[in-house]
Amino acid sequence: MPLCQHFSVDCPSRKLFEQIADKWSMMVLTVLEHGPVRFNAIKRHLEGVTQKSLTQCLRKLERNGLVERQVIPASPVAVEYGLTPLGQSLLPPFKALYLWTIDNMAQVDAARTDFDLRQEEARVSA
Amino acid sequence: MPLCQHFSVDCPSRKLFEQIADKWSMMVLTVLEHGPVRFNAIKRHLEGVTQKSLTQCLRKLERNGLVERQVIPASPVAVEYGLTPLGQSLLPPFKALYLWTIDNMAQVDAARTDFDLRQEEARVSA
DNA sequence: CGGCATCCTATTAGATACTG
DNA sequence: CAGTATCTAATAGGATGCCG
Repeated sequence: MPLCQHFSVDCPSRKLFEQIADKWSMMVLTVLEHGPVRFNAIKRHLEGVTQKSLTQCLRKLERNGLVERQVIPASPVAVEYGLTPLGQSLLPPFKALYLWTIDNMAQVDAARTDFDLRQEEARVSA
Repeated sequence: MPLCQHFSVDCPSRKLFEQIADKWSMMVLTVLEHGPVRFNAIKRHLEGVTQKSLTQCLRKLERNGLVERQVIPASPVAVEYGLTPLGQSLLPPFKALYLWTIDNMAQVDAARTDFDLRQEEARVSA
């Protein structure tokens, strides 16, 4: 199947891409792979995320039906986030992407170094 | 292979995710699938992108070695962007993700409507 | 045509304090 | 513990004009 060649603002796959392709969503879904995890536990997995950003991210994932929020009435209250079947179904494509990053990390790093070097050369000669 | 379970800021796959998982990169790479495309042609494919954002995006892709920039000396000058072999290698995982969006669009939409409805109910009863 | 520089605004993210 | 609310800082994005 060919990919979409014109990404209008109404292109449905574009809209969906925008929902899942942000800074934290992929990582959150990955953390939940093996079962429900509590809020602060997720937070500990994602170095650098603020509680606010994580809350927003989880709300969005919940709204899109990828993640399920379950409140466990206790004192203090516990909240667990788990993948829905829909969220589970997103893991295989994510893993494909993950494997790509592993396989090609070195090449990307090399390209980066090379690019920065050429930039520096251009800057000096100017 | 299990996915990374702790995404430190130094996690290499995290760093790579951040480079490719932004608003325009996926779409740009997709547009270049069948061969080099000129700047304004890419722009026409991506409704809503400004020239500034597109330039930034292309620079990043170039720096990461996914895209190649070729200046064709003419008057006025022409610039073509094409996929490198590395960029090509990213298309299959992207397609997997694309197929997922096609397959699950309806479910996501339904989940969204449902979520918004429940939110509205909660708001009213409060 | 394909940019870059500038300015300005809008959106996002971070820090902090507070609550059930 | 798992948030919400508020304020501020940083960053991204848009508009415009100029240049090779």
